[in-house]
Amino acid sequence: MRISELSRRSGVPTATIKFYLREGLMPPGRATSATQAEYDESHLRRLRLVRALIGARGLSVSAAKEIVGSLSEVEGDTYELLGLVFGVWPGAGGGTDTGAGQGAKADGDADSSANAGQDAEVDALIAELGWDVTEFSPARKTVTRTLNTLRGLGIAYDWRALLPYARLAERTAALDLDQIEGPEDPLEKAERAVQLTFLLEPALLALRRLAQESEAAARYRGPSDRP
Amino acid sequence: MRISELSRRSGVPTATIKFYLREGLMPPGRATSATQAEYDESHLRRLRLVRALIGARGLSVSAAKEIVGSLSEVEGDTYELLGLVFGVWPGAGGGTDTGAGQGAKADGDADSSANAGQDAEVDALIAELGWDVTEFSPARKTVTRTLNTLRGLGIAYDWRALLPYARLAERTAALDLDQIEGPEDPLEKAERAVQLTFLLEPALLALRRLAQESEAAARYRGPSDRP
DNA sequence: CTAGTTAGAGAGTGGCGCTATCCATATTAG
DNA sequence: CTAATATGGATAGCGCCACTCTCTAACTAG
Repeated sequence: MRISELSRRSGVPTATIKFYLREGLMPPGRATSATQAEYDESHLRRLRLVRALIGARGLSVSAAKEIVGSLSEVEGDTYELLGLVFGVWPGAGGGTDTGAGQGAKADGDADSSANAGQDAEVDALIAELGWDVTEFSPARKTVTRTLNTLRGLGIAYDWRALLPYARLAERTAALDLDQIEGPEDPLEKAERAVQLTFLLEPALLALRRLAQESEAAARYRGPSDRP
Repeated sequence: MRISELSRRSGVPTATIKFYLREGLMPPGRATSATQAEYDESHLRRLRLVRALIGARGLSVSAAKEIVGSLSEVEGDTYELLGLVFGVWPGAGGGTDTGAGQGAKADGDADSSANAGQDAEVDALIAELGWDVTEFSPARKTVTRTLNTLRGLGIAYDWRALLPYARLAERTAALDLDQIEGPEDPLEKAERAVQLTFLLEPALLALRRLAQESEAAARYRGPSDRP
């Protein structure tokens, strides 16, 4: 199909598709001449995925590029492939503030790009859980940052408070992995993993919110509020 | 204290503090004259909270405003207060795409601002769980939208697939509520609820990612990959 | 008195996600 | 075969957002 049909079938303007092609969010079509290219169903699927990541999940274009990029680097077996997918962190490299307050003692540490053992708390948490993760996972830094942020707000919070959450995350992850058991093809598995990992996130947070509301009703609702 | 000290103690430029004041993210200081105002510790705490919501959590200024606004509307008891906090949804009103594809049958429904019974799937889910939530919770629409997005990608997905996730969300929410048991004052409870609800979100997603990685290693790692 | 600070308001800035325009070539309707 | 339309590629522009700068008039510390 040509670009106009791709546009019609996806609901995305051609100008935007061209933009995504330029940005590398989609592979170029098969060129049939200097000013003509042919697209197929895989382009349509990719386009819909990109739109879902950017629109529904709210990722930035560059984050979406990283994610779909991991899908294109497929070479190894299922484990490597999933490692690639799960290792992508949307906003990696964007540490905003560490909670700078009154104690302005900036220690100039040896800022290596890989984790060199700072994140000590996360290391302890992971060790306690017995998890098997690489030291390069960007998600480590996210946990560290959250802990620092909470403490910057004056809350006494250490990794132990996250332990029960982590146990539930473990079971959530098991559910996720169950759902990619279906396809045999590693590539399909990876695509399914991307969809479930990223697109389910808003729903999981929404479910937490609804559950909080329900739990608050159970704990704090006075008799006068009952219907 | 005056604005410069507020700036020094928080690390936020005065221009930005003025901007937040203009946008209503912080209450104005107590004016001592036409060009002078006095701020106190509560302003500092609010400022740090706003920064954490915008910086660490990545919320927009208007979303942050809604959230801290819920803290200011405090009048009722703990239940009402928590209902206010848990009822806020960061990006409410921003439904991006519903997964428009080939089947372009736009039914012009009576778009009422409150939920008028569409979200049937979420209703079923909530009923099955026995949750006690109002029909106005914006989180409902988020779940509906996620379901639609996944189906728009060609995945067969209905509310039943979310059931086990919801059960885990229930337990996560119980952990959240446990942690706001501390303070007696409803206002402090509410502030703690905001902190835990919103600032923990990135960490919870990061823990899921780490757990996925670990679970994938357990399930798919071949013998050759072992250290 | 003077130098510095402050509240308040408006304009300006840089980044981002598109969107519009242009041009040389291709395709296609008649 | 010609003319209208579509395409790929490139560049420039637009609208929004989160600040950031500038300015004025009033205050305050020394």
